[in-house]
Amino acid sequence: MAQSETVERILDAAEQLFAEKGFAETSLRLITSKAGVNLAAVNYHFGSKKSLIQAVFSRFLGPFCVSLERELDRRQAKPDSKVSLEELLELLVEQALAVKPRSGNDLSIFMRLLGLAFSQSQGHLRKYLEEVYGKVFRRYMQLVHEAAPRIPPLELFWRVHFMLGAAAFSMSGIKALRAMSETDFGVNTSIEQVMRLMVPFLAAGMRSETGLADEALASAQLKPRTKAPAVPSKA
Amino acid sequence: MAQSETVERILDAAEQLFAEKGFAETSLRLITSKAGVNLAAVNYHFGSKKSLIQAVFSRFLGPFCVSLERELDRRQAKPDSKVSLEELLELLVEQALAVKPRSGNDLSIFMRLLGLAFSQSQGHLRKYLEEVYGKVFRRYMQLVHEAAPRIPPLELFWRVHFMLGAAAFSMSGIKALRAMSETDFGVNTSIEQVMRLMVPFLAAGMRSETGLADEALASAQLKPRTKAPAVPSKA
DNA sequence: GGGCGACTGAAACGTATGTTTCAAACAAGT
DNA sequence: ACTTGTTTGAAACATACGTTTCAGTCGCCC
Repeated sequence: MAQSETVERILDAAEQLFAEKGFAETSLRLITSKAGVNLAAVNYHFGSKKSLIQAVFSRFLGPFCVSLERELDRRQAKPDSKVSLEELLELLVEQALAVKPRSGNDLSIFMRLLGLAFSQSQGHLRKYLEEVYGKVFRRYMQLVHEAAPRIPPLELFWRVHFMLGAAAFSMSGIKALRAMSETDFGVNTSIEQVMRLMVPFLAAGMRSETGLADEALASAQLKPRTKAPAVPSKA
Repeated sequence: MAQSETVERILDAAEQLFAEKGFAETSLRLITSKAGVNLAAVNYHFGSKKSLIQAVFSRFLGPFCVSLERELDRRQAKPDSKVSLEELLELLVEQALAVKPRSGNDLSIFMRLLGLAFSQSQGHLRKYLEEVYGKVFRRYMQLVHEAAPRIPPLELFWRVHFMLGAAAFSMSGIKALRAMSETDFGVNTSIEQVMRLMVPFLAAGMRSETGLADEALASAQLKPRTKAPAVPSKA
């Protein structure tokens, strides 16, 4: 077996096109012609377009989560060493920047795809991501909680998503935004500069005083997960 | 002439479905069947799907910008009265909440559509919004600049988009997020509560110390707009 | 009440999409 | 060299979409 270079070429093309145009707006024919492979190859290797989409995500989210988890381990190894908020944010940025050594894919593709995962309907994708990567996310949230113990957990939950939103959105429209900043200011901002701009902004937001007046909400605590996983391993 | 209630019903259905599923994923047949009108009515009244999309945006962005501008006028009327950052943010929230008295459309639809406008490719929409509402946006940016004069304009530009991103993204996935927060914390957060949570977060981010080390970027100033508008009024 | 313009209904059209089919090409094992 | 299993190529298929067409209907004005 050729270990099929075709698979990689499809993934490369799909990743780039999805990030550029979204899922529904990217046809298999466009992908395969960009990849220089036959149309049928997608359904042969992946089974369906949905599976292709999931495969695209797995390819970069897998390594990302693995190395993120390793770094979290490393930082938690030394006992009673608190991790600061800035560290946690920088960690994300570093890992995102680190995963990337593949052809022509800068950080923006990474974030853009993440944003699409939430903003396009694609119910199957959200389920898939939750199943596979939900655990790491919850662990990260726990660390954020320890780094900012004064913030009620529920507010923290939303703030993390504000962060995610700022990042995903900015990277989503990064092309248009960079063009705007170019015509309005005459200078070009690199993607990594944008990321660095984001860190103090987000860190300050995370540290801000609570906006929760409602006592019931402010005191809500994270419930232990008792429910079975959404897709039980069919024993 | 019947002043066609059909138009309103199409707009209502389209608005809701677009917000729910995105533009490409929402077919005219779905819209017309939900609206209880004939398929052909869309092309009859709007000309095309693209025009429908723009009409949906105009219907709520128009009033929103008008009342926003009026409020800006009011606050600038008193001479040398600085407007604070929090005021500017609250202003947006208030206006967004105020525009809404129409059937069944809560704030989330408003923000979700805004987010989609940036994150879905739809080049025509971005152009349209820039042409029609770019002026208000620039004016608002100017006020933000005056409210936070210590932040370099370029950084301000990006921070405003971080804000927009946080807002659009959170409202984008608000349904899924509220469900998550419900299962994780056992309490439900209303959309307006989420908005209120956002204000201190964003205000703190806006005020944070600059992350710009690069002197060239830090000193970049807003260039006067000399270019003709993208679509000249064909006199 | 007849004529006219605005609007609707049902059907068709052309095109693009995801998927399937099947024969041909290829690689490797014996 | 022949066979076997894997991968590709070109074409077809079924479906869904946006759009167009056109006959029909409704309401209004002279």
